[in-house]
Amino acid sequence: MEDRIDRIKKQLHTAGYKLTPQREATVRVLLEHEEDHLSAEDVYLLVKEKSPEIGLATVYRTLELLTELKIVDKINFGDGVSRYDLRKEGAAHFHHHLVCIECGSVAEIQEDLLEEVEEIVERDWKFKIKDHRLTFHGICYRCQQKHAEEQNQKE
Amino acid sequence: MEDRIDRIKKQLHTAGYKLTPQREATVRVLLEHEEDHLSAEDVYLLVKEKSPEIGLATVYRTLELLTELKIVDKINFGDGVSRYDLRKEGAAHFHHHLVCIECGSVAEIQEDLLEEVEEIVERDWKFKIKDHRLTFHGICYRCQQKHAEEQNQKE
DNA sequence: TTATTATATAATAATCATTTTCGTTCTTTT
DNA sequence: AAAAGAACGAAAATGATTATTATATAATAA
Repeated sequence: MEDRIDRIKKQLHTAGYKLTPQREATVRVLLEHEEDHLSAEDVYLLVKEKSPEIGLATVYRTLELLTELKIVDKINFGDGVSRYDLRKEGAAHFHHHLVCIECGSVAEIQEDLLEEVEEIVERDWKFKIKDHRLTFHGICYRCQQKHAEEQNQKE
Repeated sequence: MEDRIDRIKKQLHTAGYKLTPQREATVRVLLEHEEDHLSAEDVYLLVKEKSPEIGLATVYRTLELLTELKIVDKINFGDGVSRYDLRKEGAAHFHHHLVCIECGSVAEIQEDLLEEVEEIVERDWKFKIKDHRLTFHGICYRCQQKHAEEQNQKE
């Protein structure tokens, strides 16, 4: 945890920014919720628990800064709010998501899986790929199970 | 064009809705701009040219309805506005996009390209895929050429 | 150490896309 | 024709995000 923050501190310094207490508090919240997909408001409320004097605008500014530096990724699942994900260290590319259209759960896929597809796109469309966003919409395992149970009860 | 509208009319009827003049005008605009990625505001302004009495809320309502019926797809490129794409007839899946991070142009890829990836995801994550969103961020051919020219001039 | 400058902040107001409300109109049903 | 329902336009409301402004903090120069 601490060493992770140290490295982020260095990244900020390299880019000419400082790790202020507010920024550190924000990063800590993101680290403690790596599995979740927090909105700016979510982050704000969580940071506020530890540092009540922080302002919402500061959280927005910090998240924007971290996004610029590619420390976090900004995602949009179409529900009207942007969500922020800490990028896995060493990850060159953005990870993928599985969004369940029934329960709304969001799972992550760290594997790349797109190497071949990207080769084809770069070749056939002469497009130099820098990053990607891939989200699958469907039904998660848990919800599939629920359906199976319901079927069994009917029979 | 007309037969396309007829089929959309049928789709609406099947779902218990009517193709009102406002809805038809909106669909026509979408048909006439299939290549573009119009925002609700864009659609509104274009519909207004032909049907000046239409209201913005109606356009929003219509686009939402068409999205529900999977006649159009709602996309979000992260610029703060939702964009609406008429879904290609017979297309089971949402098409992909190439967004140029320099000039902002958006190209479409109709090919699926994800069959294999989806097989892997369904098998390994036990996730039943219903649809997908894939966007590549990078540099389009035109912008790459510009860079090459600049390089040549320096030499 | 003090003065100067730049940077970051909190609080608030402003903005912009989208949604809701509400009174009206147009259809369909009775 | 009356009643009920769907769809509409205009305007108000909402909610996420951004800009403003005055204040504080840190970095640097004197």
